[in-house]
Amino acid sequence: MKDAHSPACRTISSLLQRVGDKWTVLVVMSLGDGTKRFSELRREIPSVSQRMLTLTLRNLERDGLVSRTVTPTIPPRVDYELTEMGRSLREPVGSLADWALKHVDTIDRARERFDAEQDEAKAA
Amino acid sequence: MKDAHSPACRTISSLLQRVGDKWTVLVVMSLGDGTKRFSELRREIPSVSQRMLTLTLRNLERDGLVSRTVTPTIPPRVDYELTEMGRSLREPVGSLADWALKHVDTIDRARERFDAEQDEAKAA
DNA sequence: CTGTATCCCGGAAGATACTG
DNA sequence: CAGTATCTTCCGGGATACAG
Repeated sequence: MKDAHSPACRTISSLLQRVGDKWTVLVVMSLGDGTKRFSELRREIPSVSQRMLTLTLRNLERDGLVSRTVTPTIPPRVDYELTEMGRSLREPVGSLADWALKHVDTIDRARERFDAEQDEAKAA
Repeated sequence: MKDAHSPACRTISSLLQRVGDKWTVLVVMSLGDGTKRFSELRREIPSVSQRMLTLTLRNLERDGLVSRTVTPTIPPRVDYELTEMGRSLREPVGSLADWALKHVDTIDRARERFDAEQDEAKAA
């Protein structure tokens, strides 16, 4: 990873932007347990709007990370499930999650310290 | 990670949004090699604007991931370096990078296939 | 129940010019 | 060289209403 603007780094960066969007990780984690219906996902992630849940799932489906199964009953039923590739994503995301949990306190303190320094600099 | 809207998941999600922003990973990777000056970073990441590089570095500094050293000569010289915590971030990011490189082709094909299906659905 | 279609707003980020 | 300031543009995402 010597070359920060190499195709490889761009690839990684664009993937991180996808995974790092507002809802993707929450949906992937929620689907980690197994198949879920649309309405179940909404219940488990109360803060997501209908629109954004749909868009997030569509993008995941487009990338081959989630499969979508429609049962054309009335009312209709749609089940979402991680694909094999989707499940494999949980491992590296888990590594990052572990890192986050381990360092979140340190980061919070660093931020407070930085902001405090900014304030006293402004006061001067 | 049963509960998708638990504080832990929110923490992870917010970290991913930070790491997943447009420039952070490129800067962290570029600093992986060692200390770099502002102008060196600009050269290595040609697509970043001066403004966004400054903002990205400030955020990383605020989080305690990057240290900033000013040498008040004329012209001034500023060196950036990953902190210990910043270096530790490279490992989980590397895992995600490996995943990305391994699956990028599959994802690209999945997208093409999905988009093609969308088109033919629209044609009907 | 599972979407799609619109409208709208705030923040992210580019371009440009200026400063110590 | 290493920023800051300002203006503007663009897009993610929320709210709402409607549809199959």
